[in-house]
Amino acid sequence: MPELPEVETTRRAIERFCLGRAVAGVRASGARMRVGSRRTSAAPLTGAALAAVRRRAKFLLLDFTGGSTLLVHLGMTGTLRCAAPGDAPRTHDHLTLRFEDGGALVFNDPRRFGLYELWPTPRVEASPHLGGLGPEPLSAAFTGAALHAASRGRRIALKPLLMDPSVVVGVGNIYASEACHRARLDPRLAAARLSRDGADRLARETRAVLRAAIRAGGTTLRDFTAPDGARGYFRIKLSVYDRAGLACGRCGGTIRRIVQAQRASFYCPGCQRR
DNA sequence: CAAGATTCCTGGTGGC
DNA sequence: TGCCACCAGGAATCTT
Repeated sequence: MPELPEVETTRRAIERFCLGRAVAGVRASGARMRVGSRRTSAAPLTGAALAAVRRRAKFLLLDFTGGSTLLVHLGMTGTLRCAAPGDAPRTHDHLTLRFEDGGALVFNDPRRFGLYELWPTPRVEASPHLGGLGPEPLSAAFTGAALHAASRGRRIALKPLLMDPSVVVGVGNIYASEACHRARLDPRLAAARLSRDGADRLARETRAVLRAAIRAGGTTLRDFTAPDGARGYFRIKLSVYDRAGLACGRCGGTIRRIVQAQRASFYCPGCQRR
């Protein structure tokens, strides 16, 4: 499920519920995670306390006292949950950081497209995973001008461009479709033909939809630690994603599903222009 | 170098 | 109900 808003929601929940807590024990499934990830042991975290929870793109950086950082990516199906004392383990739990009171921070990922790696804190930024990333969409560096510049000379279509992490990070398949719709831009538009005005709108609407989703995610922080382990992040009301055949809320046109770069895209032919 | 295709996995869904 | 094909929110690694 995780795109940037879900990762940010997770970051805030961990910060709220786990910050300052000391790790009493570590348990790993030993399963191989994402191709290209290093298999590392989190055992050295035993005795360390969670000192900070940072996010870069869709990565979470959990800084511990003692100088280690746990780098986590949720992939397509990963979750980090704050388990209460006595909560039963679940299938596909891959890393469990048990706290002294019996509670735990647990990384679970059925498809194993996610990863976790332990790094010395000063060197985690130099991880191959974090190199070559573009600006954060909610930072001042992500502007219409920057997006316009990044689109020059590109033969790729607009929507896959928005999902290119060297252009801007954190925009996944759902919010890429939503941002194009909000900006009234056809996802098939050749990036090189994006106007400066279109780039301004697209940058603005990308920020807006991500912010709205983070706000919505924030309302589910309570669920994050519910005793029944309620999961499933709040889903903001989507305008086009997964709405093929339904009416566009803006113009009444019929929303279409197409495939771009092997990924589903949704758009309204009535109000999104090339 | 850019861009498209394939690949890593499990689980949910819909058709028969 | 069971079986099976197909699809899924990511990103590394190939091929073209």
